[in-house]
Amino acid sequence: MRPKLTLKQIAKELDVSISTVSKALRDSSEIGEETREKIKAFAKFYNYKPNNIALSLKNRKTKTIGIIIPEIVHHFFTTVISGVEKVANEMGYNVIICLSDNSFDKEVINMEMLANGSTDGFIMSLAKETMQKGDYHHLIEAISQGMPLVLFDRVVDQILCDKVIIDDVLGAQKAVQHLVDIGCKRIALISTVDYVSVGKLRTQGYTLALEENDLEVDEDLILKIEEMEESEDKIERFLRDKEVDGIFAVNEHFAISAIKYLQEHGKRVPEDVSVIGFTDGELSKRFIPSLTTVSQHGTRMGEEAARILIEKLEKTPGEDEQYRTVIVETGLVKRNSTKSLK
Amino acid sequence: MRPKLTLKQIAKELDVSISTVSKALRDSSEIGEETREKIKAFAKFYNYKPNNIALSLKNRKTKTIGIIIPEIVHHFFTTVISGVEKVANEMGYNVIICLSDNSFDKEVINMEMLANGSTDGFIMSLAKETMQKGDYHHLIEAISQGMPLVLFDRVVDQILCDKVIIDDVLGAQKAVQHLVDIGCKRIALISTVDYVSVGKLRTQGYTLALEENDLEVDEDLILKIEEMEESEDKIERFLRDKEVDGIFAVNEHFAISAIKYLQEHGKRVPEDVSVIGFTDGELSKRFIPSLTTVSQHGTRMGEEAARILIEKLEKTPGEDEQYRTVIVETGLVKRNSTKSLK
DNA sequence: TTTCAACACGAAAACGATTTCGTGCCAGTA
DNA sequence: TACTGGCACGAAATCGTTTTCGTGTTGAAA
Repeated sequence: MRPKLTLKQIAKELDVSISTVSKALRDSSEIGEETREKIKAFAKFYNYKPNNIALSLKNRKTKTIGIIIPEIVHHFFTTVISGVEKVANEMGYNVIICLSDNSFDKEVINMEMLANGSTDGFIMSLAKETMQKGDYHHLIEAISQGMPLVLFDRVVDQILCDKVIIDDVLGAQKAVQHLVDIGCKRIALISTVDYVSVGKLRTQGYTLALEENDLEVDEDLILKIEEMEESEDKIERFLRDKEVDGIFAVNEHFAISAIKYLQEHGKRVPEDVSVIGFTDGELSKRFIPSLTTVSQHGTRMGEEAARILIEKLEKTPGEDEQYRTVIVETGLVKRNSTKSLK
Repeated sequence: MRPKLTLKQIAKELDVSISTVSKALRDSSEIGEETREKIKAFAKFYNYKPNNIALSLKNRKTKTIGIIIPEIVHHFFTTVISGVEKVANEMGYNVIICLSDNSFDKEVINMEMLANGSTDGFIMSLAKETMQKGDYHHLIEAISQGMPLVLFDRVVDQILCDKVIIDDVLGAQKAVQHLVDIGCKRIALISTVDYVSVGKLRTQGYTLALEENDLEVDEDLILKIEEMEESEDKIERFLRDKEVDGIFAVNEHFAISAIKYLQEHGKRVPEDVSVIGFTDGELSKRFIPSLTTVSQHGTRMGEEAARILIEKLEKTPGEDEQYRTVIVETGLVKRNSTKSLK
């Protein structure tokens, strides 16, 4: 086992001082050409690379950014991560990922861990539990310590920081409008509970679209689901006695559960009922019928978030504390779970 | 903006030396009770937390482990990550993730970055390009520097290190055996090219199962796919003029493409053709018909890999250089894409 | 011959923590 | 009185860098 080479060892080996080695490697004109070349040749030969930890300590920056997300086994989040990774890498940053598991405590612990010098800034999407509690002291703490924070997707108004979101209201509205356009009259909504911001906003979009088309908003046609696990049951019970010709669901899973139930009970999709989901994942693409969805462009969100964060990190601090909220446009990907426009 | 508290500041504030503060916070008996309590109270009040970077430098360990995987937008890898995360967190480790994008160069760069002090060890699955080139100098380099390495899934015999794999041969064999058991006679294989180890091994399993049942191995019934993008085309062309009653595919996507083609051409699954995939993802579960698959237990692989790595990290180095290869059992999850046993 | 700049390099501080080794003081003992 | 031994604390080294500020040598100008 050959341990890593350090400046000190090079210095001893070549019988010069540590400072000389450091300067030579950084091409300082202070060092004579001969010595400089000798040192550089030696370092190259033995593949010297400066120790990141020492550099981080010295420079007080780690060149790594921390991502904290509720879960990773979720297509949307992985696309965001790959977006972040991409621009982070291009800019010479590393990415360190922590999962909150949708637990408030884990989110706090992870954040405190990373805040103690491990990262220069954060990109986060909040845990469900955090939003429910409304306790954001850890975010405030980090910001007040001068760590830039970019929230995405699951954001919260009370926190002043940069944000990358999609226009959930508009996305939902466009989806429901499309259902109206293809002739649906009784459109159901399958959403999550309101304290998850996206649930609330997408519900707003749904309502808005109906109102704009002078359709009545019937509370009976709205289902709010709390736990992923109970979703299939709830959706079955919900659809059992309803006559609907359109369904807007706030994610792929709800949409597919609905389709399954419908098909098992003699309804055809899209002939009898048109269904639209939210978030464009593998499932939507390959399900039969393939799903019409609102696409969230996770990769773009990740790229955007990383760009904003790094920009903040590289700017001299103090000046111009402006926070931006970037809205990434949603698209409606039309596939086979909706009738085509007449 | 209030910058982070350091030992030095506490020392100045309380008019004691830095060493005293450090010792007091670590409950050293060297420090008088009164002083100790005073310091601890102060630190607690201002929420002092030691700087990770400084600790890393001092202790020469970072308490973080690096994961390098080919891609993250892939259900199997995310389950592995969440497994690693879980046990890493329990043991007080952080996880830093890098993506190689299946590129050899990116893999090398990422690895060198992380090896310069950022992590204590690696958990990796090799990039396709790396396996193709057969160039593993970066792995050897890391190992020779004393960084433990655990390979999983896409591993390679030439490298001496711990490994976590599934028994691809057996998994495939069991799958094909099941097809035989339910009465299939002409079983096709849709696989990836051989230099990806899993492609080769699963092909072996396929062959083995056929031979054991005295069925002929017909090269005409074997398709090897190089690029994900061309898979649908290739599968369609492959199936066009074939009479098969069973298909074993080495991943979900190939399986589903096959089913799609069959259904569009008047065959029923599973009545006319039974299909089995490999890797149990969201898609398999929710596709209609839901897919019978060989489940890889990614979470368990991640947990296992993390456990092995951390064990290595916490053992005093030098002694007992034994490398293990853990084989995680596969399971056959029977769903609706295969006929049931008579 | 003296003086001074330029050159080439080294010493030391700093980043934030831990730890070893002193050291000053006081009480107790011979 | 002189010595010993705790006690409570501080100084300094250390981890691996970078960077500021010397400092000794040389050659040229005065």
